[in-house]
Parts: sequence; structure tokens; C-alpha cells
Amino acid sequence: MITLAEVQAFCTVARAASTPHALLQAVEEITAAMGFRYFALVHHIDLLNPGSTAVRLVSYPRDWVDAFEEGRLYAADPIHRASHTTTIGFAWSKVEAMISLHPRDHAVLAAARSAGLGDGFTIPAHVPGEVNGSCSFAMREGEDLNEEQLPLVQLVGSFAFEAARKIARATIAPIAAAPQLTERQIECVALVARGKTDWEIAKILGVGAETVTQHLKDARDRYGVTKRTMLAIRALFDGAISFTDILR
Amino acid sequence: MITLAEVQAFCTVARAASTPHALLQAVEEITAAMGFRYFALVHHIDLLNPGSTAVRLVSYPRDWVDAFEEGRLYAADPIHRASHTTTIGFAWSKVEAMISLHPRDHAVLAAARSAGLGDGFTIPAHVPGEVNGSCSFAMREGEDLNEEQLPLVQLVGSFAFEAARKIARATIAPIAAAPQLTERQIECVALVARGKTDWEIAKILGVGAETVTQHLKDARDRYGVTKRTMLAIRALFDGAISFTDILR
DNA sequence: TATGTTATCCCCAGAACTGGGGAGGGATCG
DNA sequence: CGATCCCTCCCCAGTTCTGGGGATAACATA
Repeated sequence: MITLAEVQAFCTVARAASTPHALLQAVEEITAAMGFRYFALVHHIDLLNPGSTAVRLVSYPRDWVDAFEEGRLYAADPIHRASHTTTIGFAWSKVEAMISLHPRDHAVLAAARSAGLGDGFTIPAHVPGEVNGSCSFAMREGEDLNEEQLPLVQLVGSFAFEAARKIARATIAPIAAAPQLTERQIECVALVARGKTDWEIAKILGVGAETVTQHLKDARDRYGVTKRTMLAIRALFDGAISFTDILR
Repeated sequence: MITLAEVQAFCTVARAASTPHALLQAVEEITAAMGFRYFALVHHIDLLNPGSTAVRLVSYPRDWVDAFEEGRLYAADPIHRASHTTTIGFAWSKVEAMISLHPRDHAVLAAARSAGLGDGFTIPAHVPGEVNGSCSFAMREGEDLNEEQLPLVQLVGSFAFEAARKIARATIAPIAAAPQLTERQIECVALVARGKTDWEIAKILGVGAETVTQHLKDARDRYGVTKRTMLAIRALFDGAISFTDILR
């Protein structure tokens, strides 16, 4: 069982780390201290993309890393998907309660098990306008998570990710600087996201249809997209609109 | 100085809380136990919006809450802005190092101080596709933060926010059970979400354009929606596709 | 064997979106 | 006062979606 003091010490070391290697070492040490065997500290993007400068520190079994990359699973991994639905850490055994699993997802999880991964704990890391990431710690198969210390594991994960983010920040190209939409544009986009046509939006807002078309034209321009679908999704992604605005 | 055991106890209580009131009480207690005077657990959106189902638990000085709402500061608050740039908690005194402050921001901070707020600590809470949020704890003016326990404060903030999020979500009528899309349909929807036309998707998948149109027709039927924008957003919401698939 | 699901392809007509162009009024800020 | 931004409205041509109606073949399953 790790102590709070150890976590704080790790936090200090991680904050001071200026190279991926230094951070890797610190994370390796604390991973072992917490009783885990493996960890993965990653941004959820195409790991095969050669231009990628994202965060990536991994100590998973070689077999699994290979399978993961060759199968391009970074896009399909149910653990990653689950991490997009919460702000706090979660045990992998609880994933089924968080998202609905496709047969394909079960296959991914089975593949991970057969590569030697047991249960694990993943701490999500989201920053609006940046690619999402997470920090995961895993046991060998058959070993059990120590429920008691999961809060501390979450702290470690958060600090580790932030440290990695700080190191990589200079080189990561943001998806795009989030442009600011005007109030009217946001209202229109929110209604677009609810499947309304320009004409319907115009009726709802009490303006002419041409005006709505114009607002959406401007909004598309700001995001540099050409389709209203992309517009809605980009606005969703950086928080200009939210699911709670849309689904009621 | 609060202990880890107390944090864990709070976590259990918060997780079990089913009403805003129950959570409020728990947060109030632990706020005092941590040596803070005030807290604010909020989604960063228009607090005046009556239809809002957002998280909002606040115990700030009355003066400040009023000023905040009347001035519509939720959009401009530098603390909120700063919370959009990180994944871990930060002391308000460090905000200047995180974002550049306009004269207007200094005015906001000065207003907070004159309402009786001293230094504080804010834990960001982001979930892709939801409005951003944060959990803040504040001292009275003149009192100092206890640096030692900030990691634990961060844990409390995270757990509190997630609990509030869970409660807020439960009060919303649950969306119709997520229909399963076929693999091909999901591929098409993922590409729709990236702004592709049917013709482009057909080229990418190596099939006829009519086929793509058909897949999307079927997918729309399953979700019971009539617009591809809604289709993409619904698929995003229940995890059939993820931002990771889209923004790459 | 019958049934259901999935994936593939085809046609068409009307509705909706997109990207160009333009214009006037009001507010704010230096 | 000029510059800039925001909101409002208008026209047009071309592209794209959407909702109908079909079809065939492969595959699993009952």
C-alpha cells in the first residue's frame, strides 16, 4: 500500500521532470510501488502516425503493444472510449457499466487478457481543445486491484499525465485553436445539432431563414469546416455546446 | 489537515448521494474539514438559464454570487478560463502563470476579493462533449492555502464533481436505449462525423456511393433520426463513435 | 429448409445545404 | 470619427441529403 507522502514525492519529481525519460523512470518506480505491473500514459490518437508528437509512455507487454498498433486499436479500445465518459478513474472491470460493449470490444478485451493484462485502473485526462488522453495502470492476469488505494492511484495518474503534457506541450500541435462563436451562432449550432433545418431554426429564433444560413456560414468559416455536421461536432468538442443542450 | 481516510469516506458518501441536497451537505462538511470557507461546484455555463440541468452547488459569499450572475461573469471568469488549460488542480494565486490576464480579468479578481474571497484552489472537470466544469474551494481573505493537503483537495474536488454529474444526469429523462449499429454503419457514421459526403465515404471504404447512402439510411432509422448531424451526435453520445475517431 | 441479418447496388424527386456575391443598422472601442 | 464586429436580410447556382421504391448474394441460425 502506497502512502500519501510517496504520492506527493512522485508529484514533485514528475513536476520537475523535463524529459520523457526522466518521467518514464519516475512512473515506472511508482507503478511498482503501487503494486501494478504495467502502465500506459497516452494521448488517444493514431500511434502509427509518424508526425505525431503526442504523449506516449507505455510499459505494456510487448505482445499487446504490437497487437494494439497493428490492429489500429487506439481508435476502438473500449477502455479509451469509457475514459471519454468520466472525470475520475475507473477499474477496467467496471467498463461494462459505463458504455455498451460491441462484440468487437469484447474481442479487444480478450486479446488484452491473452497478452497477459489483468484488471487495471484508468484515469482520464481531458483538456478542451486537446486530444484526449489517459493514464492506465494494470495488473498481471489473476492479480486483484487494491481498492483501498485507488484514490491515490488516481492522483498519481493525474500528476503523471499533467507532467507528460507539460513536457510535450511545446511540440503538440493543437487540433485547432478553438475559435469563439458569437451568441447567435452558438444558438444556431445548438439547433443544428438537434437536427433542425435552417428554416426551423429561423422559426425558433424568430428571424429570417437567410439570417440563420448566414450565421451558420460564418460559424463554419470560424471553425474552418465545410459541413454542418462537423460544425456541430467541433462545437461539442470544445464545449461551445453540450449534449445536455441537445438531447432532451 | 485532512486525512486520506476522510477523503475516502467522503468519496463513499458522495457516490451514494442521490439528491443535490445530500451532496451539498457532504461537500459542506468536507470543505470545513479541509479548512476552507467556501466552495463552488459548477458547470461553466449560463447560470441564469432556467432550463439548465447543469451542475451547480455553491456556497460563495452572497455578494459575490450576485455580482457574478448579474455581470454574467461565468463566461469571463479567469479562474474558469485557467481551468480550461489543465487537468489538475491549481491555486488561484498561480493563475497568472497559466493564462494571460486582461485588465478585465484583474477587475473580476478584485471584485471577488472585495466580496471576501481569499486564495482558492480549483479542480477542473472536463468530459468531451459536455460543458466544462470545475470544483473550487476558497479561503477567506488573508488566510493561506495549506499546500501539503492540496493533492487530497484535488481528490475531493474530482469525486464531488463526478457525484454531482451523476446526479444531474439521473434527473434527465434517459435517452432511448442505444440501438446497435452494424460495423459498416459505424464506419460510415464515423466518416459522416468527419464531414465526408456519401461519395467521399464510398471512395474511402471502396464501395459504391449508393451503398453508403443505404447504410446511413439504415443507421438513421435505427436511431429514429432524420438528419445525419443528429445521427453523428447520437452515435457520439452513446459511444458508437468517439471524438478520437473523428478528430485526428 | 426457412428466416433473418448484413452488405452490396440501383432509380428518382423534392428538400436541404453550401459557397459565392451583396447590403444596411447598431454597438463598441480607440 | 473611422474601424470593427455583430445581427439582420437578399439572390443564385450547384451539390448533397433524404425518403420512397426496388434488387441480389452471403451467412448464420433456428
